[in-house]
Amino acid sequence: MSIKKLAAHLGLSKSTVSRALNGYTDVNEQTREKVLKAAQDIGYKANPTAKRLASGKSRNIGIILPAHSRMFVSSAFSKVLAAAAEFLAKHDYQLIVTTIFDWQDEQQVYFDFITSGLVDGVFIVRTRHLDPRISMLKKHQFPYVCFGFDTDFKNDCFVDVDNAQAFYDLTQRQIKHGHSRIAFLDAPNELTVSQARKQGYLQAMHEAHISIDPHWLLNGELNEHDAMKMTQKIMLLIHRPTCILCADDTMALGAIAACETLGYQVGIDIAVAGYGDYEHSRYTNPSITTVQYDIDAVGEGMSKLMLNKVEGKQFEVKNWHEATIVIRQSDDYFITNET
Amino acid sequence: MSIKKLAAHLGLSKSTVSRALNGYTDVNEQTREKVLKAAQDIGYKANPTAKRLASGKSRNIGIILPAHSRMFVSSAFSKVLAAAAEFLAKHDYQLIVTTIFDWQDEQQVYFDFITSGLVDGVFIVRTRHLDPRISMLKKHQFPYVCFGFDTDFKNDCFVDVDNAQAFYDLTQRQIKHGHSRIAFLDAPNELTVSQARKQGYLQAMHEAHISIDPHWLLNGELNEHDAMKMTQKIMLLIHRPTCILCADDTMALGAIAACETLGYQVGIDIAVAGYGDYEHSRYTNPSITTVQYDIDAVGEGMSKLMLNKVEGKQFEVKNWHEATIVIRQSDDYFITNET
DNA sequence: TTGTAAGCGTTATCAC
DNA sequence: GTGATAACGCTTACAA
Repeated sequence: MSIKKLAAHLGLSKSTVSRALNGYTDVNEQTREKVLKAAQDIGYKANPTAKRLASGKSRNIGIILPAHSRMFVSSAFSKVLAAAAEFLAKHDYQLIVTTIFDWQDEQQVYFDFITSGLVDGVFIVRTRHLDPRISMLKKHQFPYVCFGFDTDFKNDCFVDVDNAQAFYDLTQRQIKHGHSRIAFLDAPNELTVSQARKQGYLQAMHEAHISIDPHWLLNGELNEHDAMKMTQKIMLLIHRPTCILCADDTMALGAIAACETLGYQVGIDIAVAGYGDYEHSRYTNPSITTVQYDIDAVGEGMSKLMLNKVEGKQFEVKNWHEATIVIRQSDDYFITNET
Repeated sequence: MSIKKLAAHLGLSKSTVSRALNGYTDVNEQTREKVLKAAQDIGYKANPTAKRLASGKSRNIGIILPAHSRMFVSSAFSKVLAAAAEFLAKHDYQLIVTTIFDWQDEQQVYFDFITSGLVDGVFIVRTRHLDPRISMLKKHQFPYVCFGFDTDFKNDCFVDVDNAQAFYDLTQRQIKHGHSRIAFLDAPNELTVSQARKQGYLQAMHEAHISIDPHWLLNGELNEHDAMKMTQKIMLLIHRPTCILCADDTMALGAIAACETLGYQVGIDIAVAGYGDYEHSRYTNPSITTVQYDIDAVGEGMSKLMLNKVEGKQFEVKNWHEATIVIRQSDDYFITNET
């Protein structure tokens, strides 16, 4: 009864009040001022649910995170999300995070989400090759923006870090420092980032004419535990690596722990590097050589693309963000050894 | 037009269809089955926005997280949240996470949130003493549940870990191992958890008749950087501590890094302990002695209390959760030294 | 057991 | 410029 009450209070009709409040031009300026003032005084606030039902717009952007994956807790990713949310907030949009569990059907959850009217668009993370979520979104013509490129993407729907380049650089760095037995603990194969990272690694190895022992190329979840298991495996090989590249810094932490358990001194007996420049990486012992990128720019980019879609804005956005290596102690020895 | 369409399709009225769909008893079972089947076939899905407007209920529970604090990324806390969300999901409620930024007015953001109709209740975290958010929630009689106790709380509105006990135990442990110069890096004073933790620490010290150097009691944000700064400060004192207790494991990580930078060997020259059993704590070198609690139980407890409030459920919930010490290497020496 | 009709608080399309 | 009035898609008395 709220706008009605306000209208009654002012001796105006609901429609006039609505128009005044929503900045339409066909309203007498004095009327508008009166309405605005009264709304202020009376503490009137439009009911978003009603607005949503009437207008079909929610001014919410959603994201669905797997509750039990580390995505929900990865500090780097949370920062991306915070940056995205901040940009949205400045344009009077809200980011809504919701969760999905292992026991739920992904397609169903996404479908329910986009048909709920709760959000005007969704962010997709952990992009997979030929991602079924994206097929569905496309089919229903629902606005989406991905963090993570796939081969058939247009520039208006994704931002990504140049993972291939990052791991090309990282691998090349290790090769330069004398390594040839370089292992790579990659993320799950289904993720597009995994493909990109592996490709960068392979290319650098190939260009240096170093053959790769397939035992050194493993996939696992982005967490310490999986990395530990994988590291134990490869470090017990007779022909074991002298360097381990990890798909992110949590894996690096696990790899380092595994190496130390086995009696290796990381940074001296073996080099380890990660990706993402997670918060812990500069504080651990040894601190972790990693790859960083402009987190805020990525987050903002996602939101800009989203607003381009849902509001017809024309923000320019950079799809690809370069990554740069941050040198720390976990592969320190090989630097010092150099010259 | 959807329920209308479905009704027309079935030759029934909207109300009957609605009742059938929503499990009311005054519906012929055969009719209900027909409706359910038709809904399935036709792919009918009720529009949540319309439902919300009509019923005044959203089946959403909200939480507002400070986007730039570590709360958003603390792995332990995210797990609590995931557990809470999972329990809610099983009762057909959704958890909605949204963000607040430094430049926003907290009262306003909370007010907008609870009056938006988006959520039926809110979770409050980082509870502060005499928290203004809670005053407002109370005033508007909006359902809330806190993670973190304050002195005037009733049992129906909070769950908490027994922080006082945890830090009493932790401090006592260090005293038993011969420490008397025990520093405590606490979280910001305004948080109720900080008070509780400090109280436990003080009590243990007091009971052991150990006087406390006020320089050893510092407050800072729950992150590595603040902890590092504080640690540097206290370790440069002439009368410096032999043990540092930290309000959480990120602080412990920072404290350890600072000690090592200053040339101390953590676990041998100095003991460090944290709180929360964060993911990294078992993988760092040295691994971190910490305090753990039943994360899932806490999360579930929050959701149970919430459903008691918004749905009139009668779940029994345990308000206080005990914490237990997890012994690792960061204060290892003093254990071995014992017997 | 089912149908009718009045909301829920807005926006939007008309006339005026 | 302003005001009726009909949507939006559903719930819920109340009547039948």
